[in-house]
Amino acid sequence: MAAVKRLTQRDIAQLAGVSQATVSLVLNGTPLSRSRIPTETRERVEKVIRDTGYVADPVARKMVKGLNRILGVFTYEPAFPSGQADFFTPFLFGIEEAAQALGYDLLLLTGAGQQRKIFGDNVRLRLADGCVILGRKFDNTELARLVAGDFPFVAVGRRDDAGGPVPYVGGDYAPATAALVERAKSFGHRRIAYVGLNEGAESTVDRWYGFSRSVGEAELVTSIFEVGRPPNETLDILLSAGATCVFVTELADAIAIEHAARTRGLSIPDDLSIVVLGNHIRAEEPGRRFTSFAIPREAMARAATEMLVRRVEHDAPVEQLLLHCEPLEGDTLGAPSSKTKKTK
Amino acid sequence: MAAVKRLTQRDIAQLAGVSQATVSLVLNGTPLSRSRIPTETRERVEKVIRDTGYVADPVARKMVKGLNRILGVFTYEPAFPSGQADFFTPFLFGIEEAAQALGYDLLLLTGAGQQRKIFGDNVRLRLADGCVILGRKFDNTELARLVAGDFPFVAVGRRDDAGGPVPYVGGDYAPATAALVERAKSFGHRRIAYVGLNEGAESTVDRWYGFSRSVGEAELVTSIFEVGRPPNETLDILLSAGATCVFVTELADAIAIEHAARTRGLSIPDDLSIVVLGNHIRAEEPGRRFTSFAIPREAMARAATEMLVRRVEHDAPVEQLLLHCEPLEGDTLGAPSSKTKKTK
DNA sequence: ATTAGCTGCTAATACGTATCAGCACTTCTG
DNA sequence: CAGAAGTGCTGATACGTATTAGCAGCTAAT
Repeated sequence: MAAVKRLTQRDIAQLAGVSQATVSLVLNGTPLSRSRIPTETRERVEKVIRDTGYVADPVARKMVKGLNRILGVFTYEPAFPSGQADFFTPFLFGIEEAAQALGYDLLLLTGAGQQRKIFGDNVRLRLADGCVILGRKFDNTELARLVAGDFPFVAVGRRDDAGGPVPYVGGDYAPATAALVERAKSFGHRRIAYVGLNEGAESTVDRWYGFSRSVGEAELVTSIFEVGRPPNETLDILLSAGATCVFVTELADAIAIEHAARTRGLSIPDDLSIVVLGNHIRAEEPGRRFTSFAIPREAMARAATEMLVRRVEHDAPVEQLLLHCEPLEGDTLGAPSSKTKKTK
Repeated sequence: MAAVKRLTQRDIAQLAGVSQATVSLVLNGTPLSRSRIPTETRERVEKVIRDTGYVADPVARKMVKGLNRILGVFTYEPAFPSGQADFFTPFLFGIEEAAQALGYDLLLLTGAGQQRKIFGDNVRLRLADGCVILGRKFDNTELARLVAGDFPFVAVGRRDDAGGPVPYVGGDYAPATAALVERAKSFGHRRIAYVGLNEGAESTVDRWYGFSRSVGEAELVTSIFEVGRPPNETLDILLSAGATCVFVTELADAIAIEHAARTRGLSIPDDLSIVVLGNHIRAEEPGRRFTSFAIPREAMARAATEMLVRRVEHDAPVEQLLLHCEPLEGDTLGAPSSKTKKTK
């Protein structure tokens, strides 16, 4: 019951009749120094180790070696609590998979509840050799400090403006959005609308950039740069602008608009096409599958983890990587009906 | 770019014109020793700390204090890889929640792929202050070593036979099963069958124990102590034994049996009631909601985490806790039809 | 005027490991 | 037979922190 005093190398040394240094050399000497320990001695030490079940204390080890084969996973927002957990799990899956493959363990530092700071009082983050940062809301001050500091990290999701280049793996939303616009145009849409923010997080800006880049000025009939507006109101604006297709950044808005439209007897996509910019986790809703693009969350997380390990192990230079987002067919984008056309 | 030599207490001390010891005392002195540092000095040191963003190295800290406010989570089976991840996530949610509330971080040690040993070569587990063990397949040798050792741990799920009492939090399956049996009897069932293992894991034994305890000998018409047998075969046995109600341990078996029965034109629960022993994660299958009992996975995980912290912080004695499993109504248990009764 | 007690600090040490310099001894070389 | 080279090992030290013992200098009490 009473703590049985943990076994140390000194104990092993005593039992084997050698010095602590010898034990350490047996355990992890360089080929060079290893050659200077005769087989007999080595086997004697190894036997004692086997018999006692000794394992080196990773803490002491880390202290002297500096590395621990542990990666931190930092999230500002609560990662797990079951409510909206599904946002993080695909990322965690990916990180875990890559970490396992590379022989690393994971230290979870999730800000469940109390907004947590990386540079807080009790930051145990540094136990890890480096860390992956997840989350939508980034504290730019902290990011800048990380960039300036020597602690290896990689962000999942593109980040700018941190007083230096931020290593990241993100989704390539701009071309993915542009591709959807092209697809809408090829269906014959000439009156297109946008609902969503056009500034703020990088991912948001990218969507708007990809959109505005490929939509001709004449084709953009209206933009609503906000989210969460009452759907009926939004719909009124869209219809009075004569839009035949609307691009929406938030799934929730898309669902609301679709619902409002259906209530008015409009048919999707005949009377109005809806495109969502990015597949959202709970997209497996009943019935309707929105046309969108896939965000390769697991692949992003894997790539970020591998990048982090490169930085940890080889002090690799900052990399910035955007992964391709595959279009998702869905059933909310189609040709505008001639009726709608005439209505205009 | 070149590693900017991590900040240490010595650096802080130098900048503030005091000794390293003073810095340490400012950071975490006892009220006693704190009272001996004048406010002026303390503020000077604190200012330097704030300006530099210094944080104490948790590794060195752990080395001297022995505690780290980190809990390990060990799983034998792969925890994350998305395939069957859903088994572990509720547990992880619960552990994470409790750990956060108690001010602990989580070190994930998941055996993805290579069957991992707790006592391997590279055991980073000891970095944690204690650990929660998850997983169905336990290595009893290792469990015994854990019990014998001084490393605090708590198992999720009841465990026996480890050369000593194993601290655990499990589900109280026996009475939950018994309650379902009583319920079946109150519906009028007098010819009951059992499909599933009756030995092996503790959780399995508990189910069988709860079942056999409350089913009268005359009422148990047949038992099939195996899983995965062809459903038609199973159904033949059940029907020829005249069973009106069958208790199944594996959801997969229940689904298969239900499907086979429906194919033959039998109605569930009129012609045959099916009770599953424990809600399985993916139970939200289309259509059919099986009568069963709820396994409070998150609560189990929370309780296990809290128990672990008690052991870590106060060296609390071994506790063994079984949590109540609420019955789940479902729609596969009902009164046996008179037709079925007559048929016999 | 001595001592006892307080205040403000610091030196020294321990924690468990990795690693390097080097000691004592043997064997080989010229 | 002196020196070089090799062998088998150990002592000392560093890593960054917490903590204890204790040193000056000062004040208050006897």
